[in-house]
This record gives sequence, structure tokens and C-alpha cells, in this order.
Amino acid sequence: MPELPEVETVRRSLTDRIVGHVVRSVRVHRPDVVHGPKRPMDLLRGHVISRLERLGKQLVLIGNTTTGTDARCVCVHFGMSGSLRYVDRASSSARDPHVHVTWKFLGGGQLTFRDPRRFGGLWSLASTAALHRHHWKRLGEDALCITPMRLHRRLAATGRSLKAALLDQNLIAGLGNIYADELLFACGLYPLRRADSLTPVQVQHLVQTMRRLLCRAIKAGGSTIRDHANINGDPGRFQHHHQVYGRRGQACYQCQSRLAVTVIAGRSTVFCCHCQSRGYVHQ
DNA sequence: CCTTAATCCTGGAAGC
DNA sequence: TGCTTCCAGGATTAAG
Repeated sequence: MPELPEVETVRRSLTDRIVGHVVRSVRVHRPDVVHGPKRPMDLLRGHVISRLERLGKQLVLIGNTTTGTDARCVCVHFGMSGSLRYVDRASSSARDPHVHVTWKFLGGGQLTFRDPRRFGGLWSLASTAALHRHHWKRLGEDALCITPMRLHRRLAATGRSLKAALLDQNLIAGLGNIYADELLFACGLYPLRRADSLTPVQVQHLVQTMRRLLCRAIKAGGSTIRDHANINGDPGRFQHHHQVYGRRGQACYQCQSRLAVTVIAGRSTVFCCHCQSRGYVHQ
């Protein structure tokens, strides 16, 4: 379940491998995974990869034509089980039924998009302007860029729980179930507390803690629960640092009390009743 | 407009 | 062992 740190891990390592390289061919094995025009030239065939950008959990491959400057782009949603894999030289192995798109580069490199559960997909866009004007129009600010003041403004505008608000990509982009739970624990905040009840100082602490958490996770190559891996197949290591995610019923590392679980916005939410009550008034 | 719930999908784990 | 059932969840869409 790639969230911001996992996608950023992929962005950085893939940048090193494909920026400046020319896409020689594109094969779409499952057309329904691609949204928008899906001919090879729409998916960057004949383009040189100029850069890779990320907003929240979405990664975009930006290409320039070898003659012009206007850039097509391919936006990658990883969903639950999506992954990108890069090899310098493709080996002739039996086709993986979960590989939906393959790019081949001049020089022999090969990039594949694999997604067994198919919650993810690719969006083919004519330009970065189209990306920002349409595809990313409603997406919130990136979790690593948002300022305390701007997050406070957005949280203050919703009556939902803090957990539900943090998971809403239109409010803030990048957090999923893992990092939302880990963040709330790190801040000592009760997940069901109303988002609009946080003071500016509390949001400041939230943002500071969020940046630290996400940066530590990126340094560790993200969290590998089941599917996430870097482009060479290496798993992340941050799952060993999780305090609450996936630990329902186990002892809190801080106070040893049993971690509770509840469902918020359709997602199981693990938290410590004792440690996560900061500023919450019980009724 | 705001919020919640259902939907998509497969592989792994748990239960019998 | 082998079968069934359940569960995980990001983004979109529909419904309230």
C-alpha cells in the first residue's frame, strides 16, 4: 500500500535510472489499467524522460519529445498493490499476468508496471499543464510541503474526525492508513477527535511530527507490509519502526496498555487509549 | 456543498 | 491437507 514515503522512494531511485533515457517501445498488456489515450506514443514512446514528480501518493513520469519541448506525462497511481520495477536488461521469462504495461528504453532498460489487485492504474496526459489543471486539480497539498497555517485552515473547515481528514487526499495528499495511524500516535492525538478542534499550536506540532515521520520513513525505503518494494525489488525497512499500525491488541511501546482498534472512514484504526488523548475532552 | 458508504480486486491468513 | 471465508485498502462514484 504505497503511501508518500514508498512513492518517494520509487521516485528517487527511478529518477537515477531513466531520466535522460529514450523510450523505444511501450506495450500495454491490459488496456483497462490505462486511462486516457493509450497508444504507445501517448505513453511516452519516442520521448526522453525529463523528470519524475510526485504529489502525495501519485508519481508522474514527464517526457519531452526529442524535437519539441512540450511534455506528455504518465501519472501512476499505485493503489493497494501497484509497483514499478526496472531492470537494465530484460530477461526472457514467462510473462507475469499481473504486469500490465512495459516500457523498453534505448540501451536495453525495461520498466514494468505491475498491479495484482488493480486498484492502481496509469493516466496518460498531454502536458504537465493538463496534469495540474485536471488530474491534480482537486488534490490537496503534499504532506511534505504543507505549512501548519494552511493545514490548520483546512482542518478547521471540516467536522470530520482527525483520522478521516488526514486520509482525505483532497485535504492533504500523501498519508494513507499506515502513516495516519503512526502520526496520530506520535502526536498523542485521539483519532476520533474532531479535526476542527485542534489549536494552531497543535497543528504546528502535527506538521512538524509529520515531516519527521515521513522523512525517517523515506530514509528507510518506506514500509513493506506485503507488496511495496523499490524498483529493484528491495523491500523497505520502516515497518520495523511502526508503533501502532498492524499492532492491534498488542502492548503499547510507551505505556504497555493494550492497543485498541476501531473503524474510521472505513479503515481500521489502531491507537493507544492511554497515550492518545491529548486535548480530548471525554463526555 | 458536505459526508458517508459501496465498489472495485487478489493474495494471504485464519478457520474448519 | 484442502477447502471456504474473511480481510486488507486508494480512489472513484453514488447516495444520503
